[in-house]
Amino acid sequence: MSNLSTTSDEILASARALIMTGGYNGFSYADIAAVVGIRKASIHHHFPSKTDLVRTLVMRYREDAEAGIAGLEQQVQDPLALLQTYAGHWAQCIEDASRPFCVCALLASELPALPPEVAAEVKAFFRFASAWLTSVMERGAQGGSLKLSSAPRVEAEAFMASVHGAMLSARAYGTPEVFATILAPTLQRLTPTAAR
Amino acid sequence: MSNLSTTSDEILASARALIMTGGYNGFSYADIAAVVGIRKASIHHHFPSKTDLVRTLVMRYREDAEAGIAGLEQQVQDPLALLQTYAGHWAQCIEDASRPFCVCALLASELPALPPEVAAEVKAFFRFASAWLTSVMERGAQGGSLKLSSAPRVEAEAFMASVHGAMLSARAYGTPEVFATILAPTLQRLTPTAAR
DNA sequence: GACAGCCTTCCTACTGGAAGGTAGATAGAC
DNA sequence: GTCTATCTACCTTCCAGTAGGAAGGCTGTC
Repeated sequence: MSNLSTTSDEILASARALIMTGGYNGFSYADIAAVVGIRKASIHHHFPSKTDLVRTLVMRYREDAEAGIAGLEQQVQDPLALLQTYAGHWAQCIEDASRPFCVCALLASELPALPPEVAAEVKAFFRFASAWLTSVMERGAQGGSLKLSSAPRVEAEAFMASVHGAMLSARAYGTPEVFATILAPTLQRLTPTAAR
Repeated sequence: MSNLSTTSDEILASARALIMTGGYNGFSYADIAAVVGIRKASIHHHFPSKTDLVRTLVMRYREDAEAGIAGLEQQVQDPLALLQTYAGHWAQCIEDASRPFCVCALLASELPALPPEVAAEVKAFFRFASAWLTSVMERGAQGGSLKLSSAPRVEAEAFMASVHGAMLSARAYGTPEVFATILAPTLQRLTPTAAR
């Protein structure tokens, strides 16, 4: 955790990029080797099997998300602002990078075909995201910062589903703006002052 | 369109089932051969390449959807009821079959890694679904059967995104009920008489 | 009615390449 | 001298796709 970019980090980074474009079965060790600039066999030194690689990738992805959200919680207190920042993060990812997609959302669609260890990590990510969003909804409902029309848990799941579905649509249409277009009314609906 | 189940129909059916579990790269001709009970080479007789197979599969999928919706429109007039039936269709699919997922939603997540011909068909499906949902929203807004808080087009996209995201969540959690749980408030929000 | 040709469907057998993974050697760092 | 990271070279398995032929059905024509 000292060096800026160790080889294994580079492997993980390029694997993530490749997964984001084509999913678990959409990339090979040869693809990574070509990007990183080492040989296939060298990747096996860092990650004995493809399952190992993707499992640690998703694990790391979740840990990063947890850390990022913990940091966000310290900067932003207002629940509505938290949701806006969350949506904004994805909107930015989708517009910035060339092939942006939540790794776990993409892997979730392939769940039944994934190695069990990887599938378990993906499920854990969903549980984490859902738990956090639920806590945000609860705080918003209590403090009056959010206007919920259902139970916090249900609102959280619906919000997450909107984000994932909007990602899919942005990819299908090839127009990143559609993500913000879909999320805007979703966020407005949760805003208390806005009249309906 | 006469015989109940020709071999090519069986090939398409098993390919669809396989795609629904693992996506485009998650199945092979050998997998289909094992299910249908013929040899790999015989599949190439019906569909020269994998691209041909999946392209016709998606094309057929869209045609079936178009026909199904045309039939639905004749039975049901009320826009809200149309949306409920649409959501109910997917809820039933998810609870009935073992591995249920909208083929096109799944393929959309792999879009950048798909053969261009297949990608074009998937995009066409999204455009069709979006256009139909938009028309439903427009009719609902005009007739007072739906209460929209945004433009019909935006509501349609948001609705579709919710459906796709809810599918993903149902798969991730392994609990089909979560689909209905997410869709219920979405539909209620569009219902005019229900107070908020 | 019988034979001839053709078309459809499926087969066996194969190809070249890519997949994930292994064995063993080399070179540098501590 | 051992440990780490990388290499070359190789293995096995699987992949999509091809070549060529066998079996059966349909449709002519005599």
